[in-house]
Amino acid sequence: MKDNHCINGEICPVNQAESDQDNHCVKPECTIKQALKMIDGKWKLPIICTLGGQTMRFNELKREIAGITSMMLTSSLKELEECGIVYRESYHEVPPKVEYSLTDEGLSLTPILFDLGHWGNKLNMMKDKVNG
Amino acid sequence: MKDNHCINGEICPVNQAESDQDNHCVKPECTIKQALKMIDGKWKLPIICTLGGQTMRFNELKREIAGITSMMLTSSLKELEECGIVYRESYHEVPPKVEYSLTDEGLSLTPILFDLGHWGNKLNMMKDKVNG
DNA sequence: CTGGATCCTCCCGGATACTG
DNA sequence: CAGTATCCGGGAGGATCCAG
Repeated sequence: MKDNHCINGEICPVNQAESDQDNHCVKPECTIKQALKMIDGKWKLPIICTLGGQTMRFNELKREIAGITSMMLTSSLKELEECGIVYRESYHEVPPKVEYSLTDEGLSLTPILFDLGHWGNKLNMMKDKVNG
Repeated sequence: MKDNHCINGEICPVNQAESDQDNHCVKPECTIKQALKMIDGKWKLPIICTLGGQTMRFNELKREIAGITSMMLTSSLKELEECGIVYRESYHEVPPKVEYSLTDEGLSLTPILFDLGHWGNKLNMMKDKVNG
């Protein structure tokens, strides 16, 4: 057991059985956490859901997502792009035109997220039933 | 369009089409966020994965989960219990004995989380391939 | 053994103003 | 139109000590 670079980017105590060939920890909790980190933050989910299958421009997204600032939209889009969820196409024109869309991998994430939402709803309905 | 109590517990601008019969916002991003909130925080995921199908005592969990403090274990377990993911059985003995396990709903969450982890791994392998 | 109470630190994200 | 730069407050969570 030694401290190692975990797949989720943090230091994680890991033994041989929990490591891959690069000595990265691959414990379920860490791979899941690493996936969750990609959609972490206040605005990633709204961005992903608003984009859906569409292609949208920066200000179009900003209008659709109530309350988001330019700065948060910029940084969130950049992080989503870096991890491969969002595709960014910049047309070098004046005035600037930049289009955003989900990558195939981003699209393949959405059914999993919907499962998660469905699971949460089911759990809540059970709680409501218990509480009357 | 008016501000309403969202299903995820926050105030959310919502129109009629996005509301249920109780005027709760049911936008996908909000139901998903509500589900994610249940497993939010640094320790919920380690707890869920460590528990798995087992029944474990407080200090047993504390030993298994490297780095967690009593306080974080207590509060995380309590939140997981309140939302119906964890079942808590307290035997009124001296010294105290408390056992924790996943509820059926908690167990039904794990395959979804594994899907999420698998999705993240796939995405990372694609990135590695691109970067060489 | 199973927690509770307090204090403290770090960083996410909001507000505002500015730019190619 | 599509961003950047800077400042700042609040809350999550760690450390430490205490309790039934």
